[in-house]
Amino acid sequence: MITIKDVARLAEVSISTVSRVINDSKPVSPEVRKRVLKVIEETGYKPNDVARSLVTRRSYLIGVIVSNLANSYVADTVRGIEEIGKMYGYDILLCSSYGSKETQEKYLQLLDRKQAEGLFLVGSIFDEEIIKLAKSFNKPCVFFTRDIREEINHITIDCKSAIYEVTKYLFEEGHRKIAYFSDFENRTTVENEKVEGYLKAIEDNEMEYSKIYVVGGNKHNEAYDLGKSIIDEVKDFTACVCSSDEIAIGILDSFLDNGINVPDDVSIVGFGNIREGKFVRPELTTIGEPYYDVGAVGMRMLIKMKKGDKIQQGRMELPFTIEKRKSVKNLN
Amino acid sequence: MITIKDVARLAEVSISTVSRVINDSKPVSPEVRKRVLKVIEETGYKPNDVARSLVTRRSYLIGVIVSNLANSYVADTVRGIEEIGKMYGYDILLCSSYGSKETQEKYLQLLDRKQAEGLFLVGSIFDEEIIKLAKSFNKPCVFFTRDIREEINHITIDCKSAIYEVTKYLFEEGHRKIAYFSDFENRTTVENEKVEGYLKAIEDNEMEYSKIYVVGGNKHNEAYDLGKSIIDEVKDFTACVCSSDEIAIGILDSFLDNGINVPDDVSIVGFGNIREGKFVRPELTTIGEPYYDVGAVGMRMLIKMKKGDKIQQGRMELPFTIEKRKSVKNLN
DNA sequence: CTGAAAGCGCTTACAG
DNA sequence: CTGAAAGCGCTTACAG
Repeated sequence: MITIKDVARLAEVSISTVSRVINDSKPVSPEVRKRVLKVIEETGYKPNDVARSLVTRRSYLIGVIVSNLANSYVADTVRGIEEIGKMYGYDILLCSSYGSKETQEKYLQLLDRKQAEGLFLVGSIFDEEIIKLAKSFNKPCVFFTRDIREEINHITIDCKSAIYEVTKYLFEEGHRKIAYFSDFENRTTVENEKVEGYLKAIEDNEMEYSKIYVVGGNKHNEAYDLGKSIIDEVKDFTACVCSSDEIAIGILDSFLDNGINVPDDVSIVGFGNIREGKFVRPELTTIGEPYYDVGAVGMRMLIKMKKGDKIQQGRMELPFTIEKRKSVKNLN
Repeated sequence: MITIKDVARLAEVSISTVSRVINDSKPVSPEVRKRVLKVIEETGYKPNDVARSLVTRRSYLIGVIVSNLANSYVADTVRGIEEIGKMYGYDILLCSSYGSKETQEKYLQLLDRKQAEGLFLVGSIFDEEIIKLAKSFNKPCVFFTRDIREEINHITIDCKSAIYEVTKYLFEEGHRKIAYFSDFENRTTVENEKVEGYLKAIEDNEMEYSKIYVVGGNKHNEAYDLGKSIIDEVKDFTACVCSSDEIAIGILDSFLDNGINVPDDVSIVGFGNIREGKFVRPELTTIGEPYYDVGAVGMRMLIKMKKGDKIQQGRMELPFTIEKRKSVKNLN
């Protein structure tokens, strides 16, 4: 490997001078600069960022601990984080925890030793100990989670309003009997907000029917099973608001397989705008959360924290969208 | 920050000794070890991996340049890479290029400066210059690509056999007139192999009909447009083999929207087993490539290259699967 | 504008 | 078993 020493020797200058031309940090006379540049060109010298990191105490590394990259929302969030990070010279150290607390702890320690300058935690839920540990490193730390139990910086959408609005949208489309399908397994603080949004919309619009079905989890098949088991009750309502797209699609499939037509017999809306929703028939109407932007905004937030700027602490909300597609019927 | 020096001072030993107990690299007397461990415990000292990297010349960093993490196959490959990498103490530095050659080059240089110990390039196609550059760093380098133009290490499935087998499968289900839908935009070496596989299956099974439709690209809407434009010709064949799931789903949707029933009027098979294929109706029969395993095997290959072991150079093939779902009708 | 020197936080011969 | 010293490849006061 060719080092700064070699360049200095070949260009007949001191390593200080080489450093100065590389970094443009101090004035160097044109002739000397040219000589150094020539040697760099000829030798193909490239500075060793590890050595540089050691002395500057800047790693330009950002640790990102994700639950599972296979979820498209996670991948999109990471893309947003990386995109903005790269704009500021930061690189992404990726760690997949698959939800394991032990793994998260291990990676948190690892990232600290690797001198990561900031931390992202993305997943639906994190243990309080993990949150405490993450904060204990005294580096900027941003969360993307569905369960807010501590004073943490996190980016999200206003889930309560989102469910409220989509329920109201169904009302405007003529629906008066709307059921809500809640995620039991992940009974997060955000899930509670969603339920509140649903209930508030029912109340504000003076609808007389309200019913909350509880799904065993956020998986397609669990929703499918629930859907199948309540086929007889489908006549009671004309629309379903679902806590997630996964649930919505499970319900949709179970209805379809049992002779219930969507949206003619019953309308369905989801939450999350996962990619699969565009491929189910009928295409799923859903609430869109801009995951890429969420990641990007998170990174901007982290960079501000590094600079020590005053920033909006705690929750930061981004606008959601209602993706109107084919799974809702206008009853008017 | 607390350093090895602080620990040494507090434990009243030399930093060499502290280093030895941290790394278990040389014998240390029980009493001294205990004393050092106690100080480490009390101070919460954690070694600085950057400093360690500088002297050991090991970064334990693996650079992964991907096209776009939003493609589920990319995300799955990365998961496989990371999983095995972590088993051996390696971390993943993630870089998204979105197919830009300039970006890829920039990241390749970056990864070199960061002392990455190995490189993965995942994307459907790479420019020859990028391949050359990647190989020029003299570090282990593994590709996941659909276009093989150089002597490179890469992992894939046997695409020719895969298409051959799925076409034969259609034959066995009673189909005699099978069309192939090719991806024109990405006319890669692998696409050529696929066409060969199709043609060979036609020939080996003495089918008299063969036709290759060329799609303008690998996108859903381009396939949709093509599908719509050939509605009149659908009577000519009973099954479609598609170069990718994206194409298959586009064709499927265009048929469905134009009154052609799948699989009753015509059967469709895809390639790739993307997540969306399970959500279209009818569920898509397709060829499964084990992306996670592909990534994992790639990482094992890279680790072997590091060790200097003799390894199977060049192409390495993994078994594919035929995911038999609902988009194929048995004509027998 | 330039160079010699110190130092970033570690590991590792070397000597004892 | 232990410590003093050199060195990894850089940056940055400091002096000139």
